[in-house]
Amino acid sequence: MSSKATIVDVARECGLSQATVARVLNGQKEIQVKEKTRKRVLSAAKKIGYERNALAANFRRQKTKNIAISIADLTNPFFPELIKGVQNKIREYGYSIVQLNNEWNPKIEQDNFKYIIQSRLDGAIISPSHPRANLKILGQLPIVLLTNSNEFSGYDTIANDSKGGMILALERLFELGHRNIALFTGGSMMSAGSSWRLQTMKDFCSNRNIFFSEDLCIKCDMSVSSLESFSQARAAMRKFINKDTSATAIFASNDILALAALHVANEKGIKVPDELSIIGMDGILSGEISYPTLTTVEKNRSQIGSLAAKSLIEKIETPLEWQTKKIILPCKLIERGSSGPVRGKK
Amino acid sequence: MSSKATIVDVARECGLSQATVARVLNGQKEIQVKEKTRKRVLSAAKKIGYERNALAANFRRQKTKNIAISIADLTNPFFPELIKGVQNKIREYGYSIVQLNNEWNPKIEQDNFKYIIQSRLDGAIISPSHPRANLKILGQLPIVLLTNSNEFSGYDTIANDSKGGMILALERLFELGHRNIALFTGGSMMSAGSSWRLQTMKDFCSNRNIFFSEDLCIKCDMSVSSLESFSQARAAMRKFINKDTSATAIFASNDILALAALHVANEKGIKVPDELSIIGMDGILSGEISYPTLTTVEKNRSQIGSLAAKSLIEKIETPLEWQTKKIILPCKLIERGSSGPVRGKK
DNA sequence: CTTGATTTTGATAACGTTATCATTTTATTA
DNA sequence: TAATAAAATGATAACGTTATCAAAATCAAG
Repeated sequence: MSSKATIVDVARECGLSQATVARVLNGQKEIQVKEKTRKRVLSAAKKIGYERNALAANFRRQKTKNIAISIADLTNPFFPELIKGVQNKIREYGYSIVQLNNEWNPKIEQDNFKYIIQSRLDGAIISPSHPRANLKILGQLPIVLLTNSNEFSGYDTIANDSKGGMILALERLFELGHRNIALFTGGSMMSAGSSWRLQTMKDFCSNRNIFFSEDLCIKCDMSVSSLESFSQARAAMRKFINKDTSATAIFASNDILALAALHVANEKGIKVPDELSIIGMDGILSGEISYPTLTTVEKNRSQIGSLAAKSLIEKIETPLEWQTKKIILPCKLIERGSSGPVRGKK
Repeated sequence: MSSKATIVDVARECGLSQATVARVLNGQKEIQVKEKTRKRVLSAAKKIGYERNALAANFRRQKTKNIAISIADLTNPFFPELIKGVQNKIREYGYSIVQLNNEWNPKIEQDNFKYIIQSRLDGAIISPSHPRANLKILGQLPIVLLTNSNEFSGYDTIANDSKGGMILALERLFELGHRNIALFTGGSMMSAGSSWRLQTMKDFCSNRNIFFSEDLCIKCDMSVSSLESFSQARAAMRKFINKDTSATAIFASNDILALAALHVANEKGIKVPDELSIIGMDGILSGEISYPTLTTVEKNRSQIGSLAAKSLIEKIETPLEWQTKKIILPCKLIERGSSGPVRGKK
């Protein structure tokens, strides 16, 4: 059984002390050891098939070189790319990822936090399942939060500037001549979510002196599953279309909603973008391959991941300074096929 | 610093031996300990804020209760759901997931395998990056492979019955009256991939006495990125449409290709499904929210994940029997808006 | 070649848990 | 109540590495 050879066996094999062997096999690069002995050790190790026992090393050092990523739901298209960003960054530093999902369940989330502590992971990147997620069990562990909620003062956070992104979209629609813009939003569990959007909309319209009323606000229940959201959103959109004919554009607070709107428009024979412009938010793949393709406000994903990873590793490896860092990344408007200048309605 | 209290501290606090404390705090349920002492230990532990040091326990046992999931690319929509399936299953058994991506790079994959061994993970679920992936470094480690390639004899494997699924789609198209069916496929790195599909197509058509020629075969380069594939696929589809007008249906070997076909059809004003039926394969979200919605052969994801997890944990916990298990799950045809009976062409 | 500085190697004690065996306490039976 | 069995607890040695300090070997300079 090759994987049972230890450092002691290697030492015996090459007639050097266990300490020297350790220096060669697991020590940092800077450590001093003669080239000749290094070779002796290496060949002995190879001969008896030594594989480092990271379990023992981790235990001794009380470090794991593992970090946790705690998220709600891996099937949310936001996260895989984010994780990829994290992964690419931390590989450079020799860390690995332990992936924890909580299915939006705060109980599971707490269990996961407990697991992080007990496993002595070196740090964590956490997307809180809700704005009041209880982080105190994590104690002094280096963490970076993926949120722009201001509930988490005292923690490092990093997130997209959703509000700024929304304004980008609205400004562009205004520029294209739209004066009746509907807001399509869902009352998510982050109930704060829809309210700031409504407020942003109101502010925008009053600043530009254009009309807005709650009648131009399409609301629908948001579910945890994208698919259910989509179907709820279509129902809401159908209802809206039947009632209102003044809107020439719709800003949707995420791409699923926008695609639902697009779907219904196609269904009803409403030409997009000639009769109706639609802008979504997120930048999911489905929006790139819909017909027409979806104009959207793209949120950062892999960049957020790599920034979070970088921040976290800095915190882990230089725990000196205790400056809380709040990063907000700008969103980017990606103009594709679903938006255009105002034209006549049918 | 609460997380530094050890079992010895708890023992001192409650005046019991370290062994007894260990039995209460980390021992299996079946172990005998009086209710009164259990309470003494528990309250002492709580009082001084003991948190189990899993690092030490793992080291002592040479078990981690962690399993690896090695995949190529997390952003491939196939994997998140699969991982979710794994996760839900292993949570029951108290295991966690270490997530390893290799970006289709065999070198990184090998590094990941080495990491698995050195970290003494208890097992691994592996989606090989290519049909000749080198697994020998993993030695006797319990593993389950996500593939139906027959290159891996001697290993447990689990995968979808892609061929059976393809036949399901073709049969349905035949039933709907289609007699000119095109095959849309991509020459992926698994170069075996497209050839069995072509063969299956030929066999099917000759069995039913319907026409098929290589002209009815749309090929395009497949990239690792879904988006690039999509754009390549559209180009191929446009070329095909301009040349061939006989096909009344297209079977695409994945949903991205199918959606590209759908996109081009929309673009050219070809009515789907009235003038052209399209069936894809995979069951990705984009297909559920496209217009029209995409008929597809759905591959199992979360079920594969949970089956793989179950298999693996059985192997880990009862290493007695050495029966290689090969599981092939049937695919399911999901009929949505992009397929229908043959009608006249424009 | 001697001395002192510097580099390289060696001996050994942790790290905190679990596992093994020994011992004590409690329960059971005659 | 004594004798025995069973249950509960205690003492202690691992596990394989890293870290610390001590010893030896090598080098530099006079």
